[in-house]
Amino acid sequence: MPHHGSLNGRREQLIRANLTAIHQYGLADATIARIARLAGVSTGIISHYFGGKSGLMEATMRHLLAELGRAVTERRQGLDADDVEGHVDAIIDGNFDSTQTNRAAMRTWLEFWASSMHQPALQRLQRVNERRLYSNLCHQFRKRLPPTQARDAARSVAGLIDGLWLRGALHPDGIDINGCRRLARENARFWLAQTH
Amino acid sequence: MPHHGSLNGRREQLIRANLTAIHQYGLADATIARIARLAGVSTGIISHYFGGKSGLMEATMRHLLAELGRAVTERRQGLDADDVEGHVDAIIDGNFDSTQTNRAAMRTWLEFWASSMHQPALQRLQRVNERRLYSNLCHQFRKRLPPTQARDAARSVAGLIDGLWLRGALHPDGIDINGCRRLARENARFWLAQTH
DNA sequence: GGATATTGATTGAACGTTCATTCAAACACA
DNA sequence: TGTGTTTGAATGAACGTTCAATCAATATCC
Repeated sequence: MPHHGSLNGRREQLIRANLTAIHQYGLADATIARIARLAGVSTGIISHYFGGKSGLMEATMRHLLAELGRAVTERRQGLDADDVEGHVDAIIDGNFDSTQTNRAAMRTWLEFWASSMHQPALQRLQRVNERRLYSNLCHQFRKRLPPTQARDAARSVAGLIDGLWLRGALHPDGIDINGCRRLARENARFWLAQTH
Repeated sequence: MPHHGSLNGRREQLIRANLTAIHQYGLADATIARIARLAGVSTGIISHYFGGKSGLMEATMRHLLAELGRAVTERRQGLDADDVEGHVDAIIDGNFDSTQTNRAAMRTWLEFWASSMHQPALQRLQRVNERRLYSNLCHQFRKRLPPTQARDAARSVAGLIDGLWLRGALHPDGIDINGCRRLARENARFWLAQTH
């Protein structure tokens, strides 16, 4: 039974402060001193709740991943199993959900991608996400296309989602969410219109 | 070694050592000491030639950009001005040139993208690159499509190039260069087949 | 029910490490 | 000898972690 700050409350507060710190200073300059100051607590508390800075980083990535999963799942609920266009659109829209396209989240994703190339813990998480997007799409396309084309379609739409997202993240004026969604949807429609 | 550390030779040697260091250790752990050791020189030499670590980083990004520009330009030489498919394919192929798809370059690009969000010098360089890819493509598509569709086509193909590249960079087994090129080309063909 | 013990959250200064930079000295060549 | 190159130890700043001390909220006991 926690006393004042409930355990999950503190953890979420620190994760949010971490996202803000990465957004404001970049991962390299997101020191625990700055993160703690943004959360209005002292430095020691981070090690207390996450066992160290890297624990907080992993928890932050898990947090973003969970929000992405939720954003997609919510949009797919209630859709008919035959409604391939509906499911594909839901997957596309979920990937451009506001939880994934705000500046702090985009900046953090970019930093985590780079870090994941040498941090096994982050690499595993990133890989789960990459495969989930691909196989979700592939599963839908297979309902309408032969396996080879379905694979190509899934690779293409997944790549387009990530690429449009990336270019939006790097663009100084920010990301054009509706434009991205429209182009990704158009690409999916192209593949689904293929006759086999 | 004697004087024969020609100024440009030394600089290129240090840039190459920097790429290797970022590949092996990641940007955060690519310290001056490690870079210098990989180049077989002492730490002070980096400040002597680049004025500091950030100077070396900027020079390294310029180096990658120059190689990308060369890879595209070479492939476009000798093509007819009417050959839209040829130019688009050259742009696509150049972006997946071996200078851009080796592990060290991919890792370094990722790190630089993340860093560029808070380093004005890197941000300018990154932006030049982003716009160049887009406007090169747009210029070609305009020869065949009305302006609105040409813009969409360019955004789509540019996004697909970057997205496929990104997913390849993050994939543990490495990037499938020919697969990426094929999918990007297919997407370009789709847009060019549109009737207006 | 009031006093006391227990628990777990929280603090922040101290510690040891690591890093980029600097610069006087050494060096190589013309 | 003079000039530009190279060295590497010294410097000081900054970082993450640790931990004894403090505090607030419950639990236990008489």
